[in-house]
Amino acid sequence: MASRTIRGKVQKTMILQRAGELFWEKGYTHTTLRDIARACGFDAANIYTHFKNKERLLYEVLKEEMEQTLSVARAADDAKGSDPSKRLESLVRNHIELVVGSMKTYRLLFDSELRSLTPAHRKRIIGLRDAYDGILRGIIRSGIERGNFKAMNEKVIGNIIASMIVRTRIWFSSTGALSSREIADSMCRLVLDGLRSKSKCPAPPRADTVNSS
Amino acid sequence: MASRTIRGKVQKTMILQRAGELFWEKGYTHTTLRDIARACGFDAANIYTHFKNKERLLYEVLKEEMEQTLSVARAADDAKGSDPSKRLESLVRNHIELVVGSMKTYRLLFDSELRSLTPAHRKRIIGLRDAYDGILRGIIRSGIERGNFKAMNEKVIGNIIASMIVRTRIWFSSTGALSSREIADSMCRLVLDGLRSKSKCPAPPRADTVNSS
Amino acid sequence: MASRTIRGKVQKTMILQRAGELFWEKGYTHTTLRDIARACGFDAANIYTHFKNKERLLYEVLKEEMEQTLSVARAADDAKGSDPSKRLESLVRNHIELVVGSMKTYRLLFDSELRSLTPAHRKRIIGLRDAYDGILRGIIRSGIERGNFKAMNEKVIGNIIASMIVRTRIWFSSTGALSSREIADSMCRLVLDGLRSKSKCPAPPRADTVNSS
Amino acid sequence: MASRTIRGKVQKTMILQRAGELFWEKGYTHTTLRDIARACGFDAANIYTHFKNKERLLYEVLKEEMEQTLSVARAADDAKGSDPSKRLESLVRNHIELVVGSMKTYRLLFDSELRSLTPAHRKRIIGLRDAYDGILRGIIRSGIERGNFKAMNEKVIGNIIASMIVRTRIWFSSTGALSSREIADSMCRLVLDGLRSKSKCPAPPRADTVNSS
DNA sequence: TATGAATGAGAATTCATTCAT
DNA sequence: AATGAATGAATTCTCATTCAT
Repeated sequence: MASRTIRGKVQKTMILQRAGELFWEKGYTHTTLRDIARACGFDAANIYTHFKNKERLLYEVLKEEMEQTLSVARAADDAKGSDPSKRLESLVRNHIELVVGSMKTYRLLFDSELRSLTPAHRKRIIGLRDAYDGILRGIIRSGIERGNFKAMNEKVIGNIIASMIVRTRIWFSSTGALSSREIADSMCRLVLDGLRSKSKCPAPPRADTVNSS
Repeated sequence: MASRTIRGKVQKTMILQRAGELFWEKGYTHTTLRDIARACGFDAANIYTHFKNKERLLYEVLKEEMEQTLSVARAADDAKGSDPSKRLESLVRNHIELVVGSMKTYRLLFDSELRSLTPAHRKRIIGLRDAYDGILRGIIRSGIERGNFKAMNEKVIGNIIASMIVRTRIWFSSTGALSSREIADSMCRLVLDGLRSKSKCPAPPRADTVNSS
Repeated sequence: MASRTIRGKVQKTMILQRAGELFWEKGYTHTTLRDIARACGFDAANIYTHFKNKERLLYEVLKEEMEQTLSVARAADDAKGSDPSKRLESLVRNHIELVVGSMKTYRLLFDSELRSLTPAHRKRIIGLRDAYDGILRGIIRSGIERGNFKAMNEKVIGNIIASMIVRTRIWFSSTGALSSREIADSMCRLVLDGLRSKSKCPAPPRADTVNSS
Repeated sequence: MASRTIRGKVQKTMILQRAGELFWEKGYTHTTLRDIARACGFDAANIYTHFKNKERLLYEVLKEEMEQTLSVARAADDAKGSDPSKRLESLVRNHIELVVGSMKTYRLLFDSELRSLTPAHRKRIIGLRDAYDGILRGIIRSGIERGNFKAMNEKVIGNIIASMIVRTRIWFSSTGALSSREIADSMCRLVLDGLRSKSKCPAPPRADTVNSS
């Protein structure tokens, strides 16, 4: 677990990286420590020099993922004063880029393997997710308060938006020729137009009855 | 595999039902045949009287799920002549109801375990999903053609909408007090307003430039 | 086990026959009761109406086989007064015919599955084999005593001859175009010439030294 | 599969040896991996460190057996110029020695378990057997061509001789007091006298003493 | 008599993990 | 630090056999 030498740290990083790739590709359970070791070019037992066990690898992979996500969400949010629409768009674009930009995968590791973590680790990962959700909801709330967005339950809207983004992993590659930019464009248009308050959109004199069902 | 007696059919149904519940709850891989058998009150070996193997259980669970989904999507679509907005709303509401109405779970079985199927079975399940996608895209296209919806890539929009819906499973229970109706309301509002074409929404004289990037 | 009705006896015979075929083809262990039942067109459990268990099937198959073998050996031997060479030839021909004439197989059921029998059954089967061996050895001994055959260990010779015959099952079909008659011809020629005493064969003036080693 | 250390190689050899013994004794199917592991003094799972699966063990056992057999057959055949009778006798003696000299068993592993191999492995083993058959047939043919042996179908004769030899495993131990030498003596006498052409055997007026053993 | 359902006893195999070198 | 060997627990699946209808 030490990895005090330079070489040790390099090893540790490599293991984590390869483990991450394999987890996303094949799923946590279907990835064996031998798979990871083989991808690194050494013996499975060697992993235990750097990590206590397999679960720890999952934890670190998810933590890294969530921290990056949180980080780009914060960056989007940090232009505090600015227009909530701009902040929301920025968050969506950043997050989409993270999700489909670098990683090529078709697994929702987070959704499916959260339960494979120890309670303590799960709690910490959920804490990071909650922080992300908090930011997203904060932006929405702020948009509502300022009259930019319609009055809606910000938790629900936040979850819906997050779902759109993260699940891009599942269908992205299959769509083929699209760039992450194009997807983000569509998503932003849909979300921002969908959220925009009527007052900002003088719009139809006659109330639309679409939502009544 | 036989299950020709009444009792046999009851058993088969029970196994499938319990297997489904467990797969959605714990995931396919983490559910053992013993788990399923225990939930049914008999020995694991007995499952093989009714099903060839574990994969077959997954296949039947997913097939049932997809067929139901496809069925409600078709029902929504069948009011052919009617307003695309209405059809889309109907599809979203039906599907949401299916996803969170009866089932309480926190797994995206489809997303994560499609690869556990045999190629032949996977193909058939994907065929059902494609049929669903076709319906959804058809509605969107039709809305665009009629000028109700903005011109957007219908595949991307379709995937985004499907993501919103199916991933409700992940966050629904955690949100607690909300009804499936309330979620569907929010989702429909977001989507329909997001898709509505400007021409139909006389709207702001000054175009907002938020979406142009 | 009763099978008192006509239909019952027909069933029993059919099971035994099919079991025999499958045992010879696939081996005892690799043949399941379901295989046998399927070949008969009914349910596996039904076999227990006629036979106590699987081992009993093997026993009856081997008994039938050995009794037939013993029977043709006895027939060959019964021309008591006649020339030992003739009797031996007759035994070889009869046995070969039994082995490759009717049955098409490539297993030595006897050799490989004797141990799957209960001790009591094994003892009885071995008893039949011993009776066969006794006949074969008796013929050889008689030939030696009469000066027709060279003086050799009749047990060893008997085993060698039996091996030639029974193992024909293994290679017969692979040789293709040969008839059982042709094989029996070759075998008889080899054996009878090989056993014939020199005194009966005026033969070479100079002793061959081939056998000295 | 690795077995790169000295200890590993020792283990691998031990497993193969014990597996071979058990297969010959109890048959492949009736030998469990636990049996083998117990005979080696460790856990069944450990066998997988050295061998991919059970079938691989069978393959290696049969390969070793066939290679040894082929090797002694070649040795016998290599005295190319020499008398076919001498070569044949040498082959029989060498092979018998291999079959009953070292190994004490009562199974015809080859005959009964060839089908348990994968197609690829079966092919390779059969290739070795064919090579053996080729040598044996070559000797016979050569004897026929030189006029030493009667004109007979060399394939049939080859199969008959091989059957005599390999099936010695079945009855050898039961005969008790005989040595492998004595068995080989009898077999050679039978075969060589049986094959010898009449023209070459004008036959001795004085009894040859060659046959006395 | 027939047979679907049930079961218990394995069997092969996988895998995370530990140990000794 | 590295790694081959070892292990124990678990898992899917098979099969002879029994039971209830």
